[in-house]
Amino acid sequence: MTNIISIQNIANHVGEEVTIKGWLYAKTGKGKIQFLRLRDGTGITQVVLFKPNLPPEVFQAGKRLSQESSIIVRGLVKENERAPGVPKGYEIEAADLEVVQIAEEYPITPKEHGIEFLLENRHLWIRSRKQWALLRLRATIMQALREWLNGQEFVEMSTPILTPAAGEGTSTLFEVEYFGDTIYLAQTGQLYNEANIYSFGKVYCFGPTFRAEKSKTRRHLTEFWMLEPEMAFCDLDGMMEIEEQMVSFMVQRCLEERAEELKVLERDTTMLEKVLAPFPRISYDDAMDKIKEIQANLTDPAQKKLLDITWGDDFGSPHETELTKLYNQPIFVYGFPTQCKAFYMEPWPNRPEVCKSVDLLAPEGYGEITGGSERISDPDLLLRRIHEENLPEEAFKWYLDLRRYGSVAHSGFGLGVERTVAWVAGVHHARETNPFPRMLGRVYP
RNA sequence: UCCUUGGUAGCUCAAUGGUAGAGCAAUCGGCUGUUAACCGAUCGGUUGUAAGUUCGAGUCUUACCCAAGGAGCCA
Repeated sequence: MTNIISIQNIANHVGEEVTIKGWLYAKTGKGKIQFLRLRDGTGITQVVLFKPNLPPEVFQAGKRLSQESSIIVRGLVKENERAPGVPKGYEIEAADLEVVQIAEEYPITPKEHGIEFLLENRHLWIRSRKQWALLRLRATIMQALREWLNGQEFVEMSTPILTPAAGEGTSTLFEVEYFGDTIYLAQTGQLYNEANIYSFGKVYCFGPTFRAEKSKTRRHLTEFWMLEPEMAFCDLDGMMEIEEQMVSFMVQRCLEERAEELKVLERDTTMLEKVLAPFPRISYDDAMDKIKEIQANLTDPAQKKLLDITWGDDFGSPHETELTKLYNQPIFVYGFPTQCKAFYMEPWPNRPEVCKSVDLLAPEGYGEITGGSERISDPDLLLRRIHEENLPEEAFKWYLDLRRYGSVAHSGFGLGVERTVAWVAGVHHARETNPFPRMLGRVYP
C-alpha cells in the first residue's frame, strides 16, 4: 500500500508513487490514452491512463467509468504544465485503478444548466468545481472570524434558537408551536449576548437565524448564519475598530489560504488586497448628500427614481450599491435616524432623532454585511423606548434588569455570513454561499 | 404581497395555427496529450395541468400549478 495523499498537497509528492481516493469529475479519452479528472474533496487532479503501460483490464476499467464513479488510483505524481486541476500543473501516471462503484447516469453534466435545475439538485451541485470552491471559502471565512475573536479574548456563547419574544420587528418571525404556546425562531442572539457580556466581558454567538421575510432577492435567505459579537465598556467608535480589524484579518486570511479557490471562482483579488483597516467612516447625513449628488447626475429617469430617498428612510439596495461604488474599501455608515432603527439603540448626544448605529457596506456593490449599534445602558431611557414602540414590557423584564446591576456602555453588531461570502467570493447570489439554502418557496433538498 | 419573464427529450434551447427538431448527456465504434476534445452511428417526447376556439393547437383564449428576476423589508 502506497501513501494515501490529499490532492491539495500533491506538489509535495512529485516523483513519489501515491494513492488517491475520490470521484471521477470528468473524462476524455483518445484511443490508447485516457485522461481522468479526479476529485478527492481537497482538490482536482488529472490521472493519465496510458494503455501500453497498464494491464489491459485496468485500462478497460478506465473506459467503463461514468461521471462521479468512485475510484482508488495508485500512480506516480508528475509535474506537467498541460495538466488541468486544482492545483493545476500536476498529474498522476496511473499504475493501478480500483473501481469502488460505477455511478448511475449523473444529471449534472459539464455543460450549462438552469438555476431551477441546479437548485433542485443542490445535493449534487455542491460537488461542482465552483460550488466546492465557494463552500471551502465559506468555511475559511467562518474559521478566520472565530480565530480573530478568540485571539482578542472573546468568549463564544450559544444563544437560544427557540425564543419567547422578538428581537426586532414582529412581522418577520417564524412561529413554532411549543407545548401549546406560540414561540419563535430566533432572529438574533443579541439580547442574550447583552446578558452574557456582564459575565464574560466580550462575547459572540455564531449560528443560524431566521427571518420569515417574503423577499425574493439575491441577498435574502430565510435561514442565514450570523456572527454577533457584543462588547462591554465599548462605544460606537470602539466597535468600528473591532469590525474593521476583524474583517481585514478575515479577508487577508482568505487570500493566503484560499488562493486556489478564488482562482476557480475567477475572483479579481486586487480589490480584496485593499481591504485593510481602517475603513472610511461616513455619517448618514453625509451619505445622504452623496446619494443626492449621484442622483442629480443621472440621466435615466428610472434609475433616478430608484435613488429617491428622504431623511429618515433607511437605505435600500440601490442606495448602498451606489454609495459603495465611490470607494474601493468597505465603508462604515453611522448615525442613522432613530425612526428606522431598533428600540435599543443609544441616542446620539444632543441629537435624539439620530442613534449610535453603524452599518458596514462591502465594496463593488455588495452592500450591507454588518449592522450594529451602541446599546442603551440607562434603564429609564430603555423603558421609555419600549413604551414608545408599544412593545410588551413584561417580555423585556429580564432585559431591563441588565441595566440595573452594573450597567455600562456596550455595543455589538451582527455579520451576515452569506452576504460576506458572496462579497469575498465575488458571486452574485447569496443562495450559492450556503450549502443548502432556505428561501421563500424552496426548502428542498 | 405586488410587478416582469418563463415552463417542449435527462440538460440547454429551436419550431408562420399545418409531419415536434438541434446541441450536449447516455450507448456502441475510431483516435498517443485531452482541457466543456474530436469523428461516425444508435437511443431519447402525455410540449406544466385542465378546459375551450379551430378541419387542425407546442403555438390562440381562460383558469390553475410551478419557477426565475426585481421591489418593499432586512444581515
